[in-house]
Amino acid sequence: MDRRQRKTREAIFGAFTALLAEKDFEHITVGEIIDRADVGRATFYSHFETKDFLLKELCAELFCHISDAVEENCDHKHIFDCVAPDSAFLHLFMHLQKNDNGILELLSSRNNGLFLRYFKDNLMRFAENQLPHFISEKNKSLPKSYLVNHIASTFVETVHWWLTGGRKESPETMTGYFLAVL
Amino acid sequence: MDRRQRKTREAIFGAFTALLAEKDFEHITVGEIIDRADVGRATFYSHFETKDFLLKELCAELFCHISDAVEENCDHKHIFDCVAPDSAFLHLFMHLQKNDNGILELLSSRNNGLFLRYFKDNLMRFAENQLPHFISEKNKSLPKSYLVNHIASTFVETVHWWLTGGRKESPETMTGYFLAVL
DNA sequence: AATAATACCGAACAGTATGTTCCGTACAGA
DNA sequence: TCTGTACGGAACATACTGTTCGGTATTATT
Repeated sequence: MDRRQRKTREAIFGAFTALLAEKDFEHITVGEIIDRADVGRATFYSHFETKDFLLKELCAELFCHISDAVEENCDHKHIFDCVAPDSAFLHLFMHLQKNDNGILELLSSRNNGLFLRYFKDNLMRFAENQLPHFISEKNKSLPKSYLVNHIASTFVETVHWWLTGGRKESPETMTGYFLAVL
Repeated sequence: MDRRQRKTREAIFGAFTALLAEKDFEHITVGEIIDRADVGRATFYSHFETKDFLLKELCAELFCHISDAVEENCDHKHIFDCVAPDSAFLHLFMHLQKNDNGILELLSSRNNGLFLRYFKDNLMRFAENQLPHFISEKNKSLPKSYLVNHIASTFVETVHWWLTGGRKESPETMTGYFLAVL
């Protein structure tokens, strides 16, 4: 990729991220983004079709980065395929704790609805692989898709509660909470 | 309240509701609303400060209406204060099933993110009253606010799953699912 | 080093949405 | 009947979007 392209792309992502920490996504204008990124208007639109696509790509990068990092921590195993749930989700919490890329600012900002939604979408396939670990006598007759949805959304809601509460608990504690209610 | 005010208010709500069933909230313009409601532009803005406030007031009316109806069904008892959880949540599902005010169209449209959020906010205080019914050996040491949040969001996610799946299950079945995972 | 390709800027552009203001009309409640 | 006020219609300034253009600087290619 052309170095110029990479630079402007990063400048736009940076400006956009900073703005997201300040105000609602809906109230951010392209004008503000290009001002802060110091980039021409036409340049912006040559990179991103609309503001929504910019958000989508940002989310994709962030969550993709999380997945990669979690898998690395786990000796290149496909963590969500084979590892026990406490370990898998603990690593997710730990990576969030590290707060790379300022992902926590985004998840806890006023825009958290948007991000948590993307977060959940990305978690669904993980939850699917984790499903066998959560089957019990009580829920084994329930539809699989309902259980998968429940696992993913419970994790997202747990993260959300953690963030809005100021992230006082350790990743270990949060993993404990999460597993206790499932 | 002046009959004229009431009429235009209802006309706007009606037009807005119909539009919400067709497209995203963000892509609905004030122009479209007042066209369909057959109302002057200035009139709209004398009723609602912005489009966001219109949404807020619509949600408030709908959820207020649900709460009232559920309480009536229950012989004017404060259902969420005193009734067993299966009964309380069953009544909620049944009222949703009846689909008054087209609330289901709103909850299942592309706008569901917004509405489910309001829905959850309204459920939080109910979940608080229901909390004692959900305390178990396993979760009794967890923070109360975490459990309340978990109950409310699990219910919302259950409704969401129900809606996106086409509402094929009966309210009794859904209540069963909901209680099984808690 | 010379060349071709292309990413960029900046400015301008039409199109559309917002929220406000005005005055004349029609309806409500007393 | 009378007074207040909600309404309609239209115009308005302002702001944001997404596109277009010609000129410049940087990149990759040879």
